[in-house]
Order: sequence, then C-alpha cells, then structure tokens
Amino acid sequence: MENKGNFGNAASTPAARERPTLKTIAFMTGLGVTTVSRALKDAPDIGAETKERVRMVARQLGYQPNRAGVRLRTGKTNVIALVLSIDEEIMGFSSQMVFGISEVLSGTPYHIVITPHSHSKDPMLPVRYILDTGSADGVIISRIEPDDPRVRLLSERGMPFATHGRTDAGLTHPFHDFDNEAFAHKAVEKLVERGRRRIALLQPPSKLTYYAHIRIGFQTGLHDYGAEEVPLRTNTDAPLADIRDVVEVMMRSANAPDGIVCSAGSAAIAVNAGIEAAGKALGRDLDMVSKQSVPILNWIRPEIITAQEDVRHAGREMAKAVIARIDGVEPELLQSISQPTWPESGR
Amino acid sequence: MENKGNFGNAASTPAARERPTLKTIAFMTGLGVTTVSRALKDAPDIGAETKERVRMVARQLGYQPNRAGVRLRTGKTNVIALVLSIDEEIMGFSSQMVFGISEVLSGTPYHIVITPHSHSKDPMLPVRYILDTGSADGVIISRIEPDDPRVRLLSERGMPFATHGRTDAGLTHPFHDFDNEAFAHKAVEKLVERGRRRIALLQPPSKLTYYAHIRIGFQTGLHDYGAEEVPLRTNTDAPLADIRDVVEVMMRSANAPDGIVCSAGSAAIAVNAGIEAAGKALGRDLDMVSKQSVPILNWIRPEIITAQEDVRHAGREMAKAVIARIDGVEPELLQSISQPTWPESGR
DNA sequence: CATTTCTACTGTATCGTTACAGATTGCATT
DNA sequence: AATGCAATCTGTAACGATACAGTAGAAATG
Repeated sequence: MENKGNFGNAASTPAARERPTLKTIAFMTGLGVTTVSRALKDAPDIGAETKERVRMVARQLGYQPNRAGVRLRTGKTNVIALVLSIDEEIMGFSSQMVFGISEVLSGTPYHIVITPHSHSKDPMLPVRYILDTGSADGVIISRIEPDDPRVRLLSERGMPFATHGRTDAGLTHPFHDFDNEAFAHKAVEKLVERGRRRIALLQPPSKLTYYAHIRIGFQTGLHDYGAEEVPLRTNTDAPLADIRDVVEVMMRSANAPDGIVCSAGSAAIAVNAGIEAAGKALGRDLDMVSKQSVPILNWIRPEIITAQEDVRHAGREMAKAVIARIDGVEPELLQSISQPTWPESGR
Repeated sequence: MENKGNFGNAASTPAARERPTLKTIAFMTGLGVTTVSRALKDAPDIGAETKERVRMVARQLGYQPNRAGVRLRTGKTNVIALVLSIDEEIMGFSSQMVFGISEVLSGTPYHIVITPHSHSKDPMLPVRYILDTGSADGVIISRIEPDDPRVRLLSERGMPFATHGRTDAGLTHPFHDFDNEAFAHKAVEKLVERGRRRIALLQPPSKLTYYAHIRIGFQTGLHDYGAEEVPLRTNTDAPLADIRDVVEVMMRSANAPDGIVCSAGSAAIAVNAGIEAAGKALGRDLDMVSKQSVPILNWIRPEIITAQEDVRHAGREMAKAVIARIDGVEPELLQSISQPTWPESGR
C-alpha cells in the first residue's frame, strides 16, 4: 500500500531539498495527487480528516502551488496588469497608486505587473498585448477618455478591469474616480471667500473625461459665487516650462487674474514659478487653489490652498474592484468616487 | 502526409480563433512540433529553408510563446522582481526607477513584477519569498546596507540581482550607485564658495551604506575648504514634521549653521519649512545644497542649490545589469556609479 | 440477498513547451 | 553492395496542476 499510485510508473521519488509539489504531499500522506489537490481546495468529496492531514503536511512543507502549473492548466494567471503612462506625473503619483494596489493584493495570490507605455504612442498597444497574450486576469488603466477605446475593447473581450477615472458614453464598468467637479466648485468658493473674483483655470487636457468634470464644477462655481473666468491657454499635460511661460505672460497682462485653480500638483509648481517671474506673489496679488496627490505643496508654498487626492486609496479601491470583477461581481457595484479633503493650510 | 504526427493521436485540430501555439504552426507547415520549436530558436540542426518558412508562418499568426508552458518546462519565469519599500520616498523616486527599468525590459521578454514591502518589517521576507517560490529570474533591491543580508542570501542561492547602492563587506555583486561622496564633497564646496563656514548635514539613516559615503565626502569637504560641522540630530528617513521641528530648533539656537547639506529631495522640503519657521531665510541667513531625484526643488525654491540624481538612468543600468547577470556575465563587470549633475540654478 | 446510492478516493489526459533519444534520407566512402 | 556519416526531422516524456470519468467499499434500500 505504500508508495503506490503515481509513484508506480514515475521513476522519481520526491527529493527532500526540492520545492514541494502536490506529488510530495501525496507521497507523504500516502494519498493520490488528485486527492491532495482537491483537499487543498476544500472540495466536498474529500473526508474531513483527510483534508486536515493534507493541510498539515502542506503547511509543514511550506507548499505553495506552482504558478506555471496552475496557469498552464487553468489559464488563470494570478496577475493584475497595471498600465502606466511613463510620462504620467513627475511626482510620485503612480508609486502611491502601485502601493495602494499592492496593499490589497498582498492578501491574495495576485501579483502586480507593470505594463508601461508612452501616451504619445498608441494607448491601445499595451491593452491589446495583454488581451492577445492572455497575460493577466485583470487590468487597471488610467487617463480615461469619455469614449475610451480601451474600455470598449476590454469590455468586449470580457477582461475584468477597473479604471482611474470615468467614461461618459453609456459604458458601465468598474471605476474609481476623484470628484473633480466638487473640487473645482469648492476651489472657486475658497477663492471668492478670499475676495477673489477674476479666476483662471489650469485644466487637464480636453480629451480626458475629467476635463468636463473640472469645467462644470468650475463654471457652476463661478456662477454660484459670482466670479468670472480669465482664460488660460495651456493644460496640465504641457511641459512645466511652457506652463510657467504662459502663466507669466498672463500675469503680466492687463487683465491678470486674482485667483487660479490648478488641476494638478506638479503643474501648480510651474504656475507658481510663472507668477513669481511676473513679479507677483501668492497671498498678496492673487490666490491659488490646487489639487495635489502627494502632500508637498503645503510644505513649500503654504500659501497654496490645496485639496488632497488620495491616490493610494484610489489604488486600493481599484484593486478591490478588479478582484471583485474577476469573482463575477457586477460592474455597477464596483464604482466609487472619493471626495477631496481640504487639509487646514500651513505646515 | 497531411495532418499526421501529433495530430494523429490528439483529437483536436487547431481552431482558427484561438491563440496560436507551436501545434498550430506545426499543423500549418506540416512539420513536427519539436521541429517548429527548434526552428524558432534557430537551432543548428534545422534546415535554413525550413526555419524561414516556420518564421514566416509564426509571424503571420502572431505567435507568441505561452509563458506558462515555457516556465513550467524550463523554469525560466521571464520575470524581474523589483522589491520596493512602500514607505520609500514620497516623491516619484520609485516610479522613475520603474520606468527606467521598463525602458530596458521593453525590448526583451522580461516583465517587471513589483514586490512591495515595508521597511519597518523584515526586509528579508520579500527576497525569501522570491527565492522560495522561484518566481523571478532576477531581482532588483534598494536601501542597501554595508553587509546586507539580502545580498548575501541572493548570492548564496545564485539568484541574479542588482542593487541600488553598494555593500561594503567584500561582497562582489552588480550594482548601480550614485556618487554620494562626490555629491557631499561638492556640496560643501558650493556652500564655502558662498562664504558659508558652519555647515549642518541632514544625513541618511546610518544603517544604509551610503551614510558612510555621504559622511566621508562631507568631512573631507569640511577639511579641504576649512569649514566646520554643526550637528543635526535626525535623518532623511524621519517623518517630515520631525525634520522640520528639529531644524527649527537648530536654527533658533545660538550656533545655528549658515549652510546645510541635505541628502534627499523630500527632506529638503521639510528642512526649508523648519528654516522658515525659525524666521530665517535661504539665500540670506544661510544656503542649502540638496540632492534631488525629481527635478522640482528648483521650481519652488530656486534658492536651493541642487544636485540631480538620475533615478531613471539608475533603473536602466540595473535592468541591464540583471539581464547581463542572467546571461552569465561576471558581476565585476556590472557595477556602475553615476555622477551628480549640477543644473544651473534658477528657472 | 441483490441492488442502488453514497462517500471517499484515484488514474488518465491535458494545458504548451522543450530535453532527449531516436529516425529517415541522401551521399560519400570502403 | 555494404557501411558510415552528416543533415534534418520526429515522437515521447516530462514540468505541476486540475477536469473528468471513473472505482472501491460501505450503507441504505427493495
């Protein structure tokens, strides 16, 4: 009865020093490989006592299922692909997101694989690659457009995914978003509170969905608090040097604003440089409200009024959403929006 | 002669819509699976014409080898694991490194997997996990200590790896490092040039190898240029609020320094806050020289004299080193040190 | 007592790839 | 004509896990 079953035809006997496999456990318990596999999955047709024994031995051996074996047989990769734009933000935006995702994945068998791309190249490429090679069980993407072709493709192919930002074309899918409308609205309020009336907006590139959210929040804010817009012809994607130059020109012009709303932390730095280059100063000639995803603006220019976007939290939410989606939860239930927080100024 | 070989006993015929495998190519070319496999690897025992034909069909089908298959059979994972401390730096330090690594890996079959950990927990854990599960072909680690146990373990187990920073205990291994000694030395020079003589150093935690490099550069600098050290009792790992407080106290004290050398960009922000809290100002009462890995300090406090550390470049170098190591290149040949660059101040 | 049903377990085939140990063919050599 | 030998090509087994289709034995049923 000893050493039967799978070891009958196989020549090998499990070596002590190798990484344990199901075969090792099967050998040690005297059970079949199949039984061990099913026992570890808590299948209903395995005896309670047997399960217990298998689990004990597995634990003792430090058994970890071989990923390649599982993946080959079942097609499950246990990988979440994070598609990142390599020219995203200069300041740790994406690292915080990665860490948020990792936090959630650390309790699961999932690993995080970074799939980088440049947003000057075709943004479909990384997504197509993942789909064609089946190299992930789930995908996380950002920089979402209203009718994002990546979202369409992923949905079509039935690949679970979550987005950082929403679409706006009747597509239902898991997402996490920051309430940019609320941010922009409140930003205007904060400026008007300080007696500012002529306000410029440094907005995101118009192709991204949240451009519209920012615009709406900004414009209803202007309307609600009786302020007017001073046009600013650049966006948060522009090189910092360009932003500085454009702002400098604006600040030197006859109708310079007395308030600025800035949609990205790194851009706020350039805006401030432009303001100073024009001989103006925050807090004196004008005020600025900016979103930031890494809490540093307040450290350097306490005069900048900031709203905090918790990107790490966004990462957590998206990771949870993708996993839930993989587990079959309906997309409608996997959408969340987080509110800006307004830390008391200073520090 | 058609449809023979592997298709004789197998019931399946390759479906058109599925992802192509070697079997598909074998079917289309009328060759055996083994032949196709060897042809694609350019093995010497396959005819030139056959190779050409196989390559053509493979290209046409968009064949990509199944990673799980390769991994299961050969043990090669095609994964480079990047071990990242989730409490690393607040500012995009690690994202830039990730992108640098990605740049190099994009031309190879390697993927990058992030293995996060907290450096308050046992730093051996992620490394042991990778070794025990064989989940990567190569590893990249940072926050290196003089006699780093991770470096020892990885070497012992023959796992290819590269480090960001050096060890200092007779261990030979691939690394990329920033010349912190040169940085600190030059930093003192820059301060003395501006007439500063009493200099404080915000140093890295003493357990990290580059603590010594910074100290040596700093002290030889003091000696060479005839300046003296004002002690500063904190380090770059401390919470920003702590750094600010300690600096504030120091700046209020009788023997406040007239110069500061700062070993990390994010810490410089807190140092500056401390200076201002004490009612002092950079450029007037004292000067500061700081290292930065993301070029933003100059944007916000142009008065801070900065040395740039190109972390993206470091990522590239380490990725190249790991791959070379995997390919059997000797570790001695895979060590590089990059010099600080001193961008002209301003903007 | 024969038969069905249920419980607990097992062998075989398979995922895609590659190492290994042959085959087959044609051609030159003895 | 027999032999040797490259040059090409091929089948089989194996990596580790799991889906599937069983089997053996005990217990319940008629």
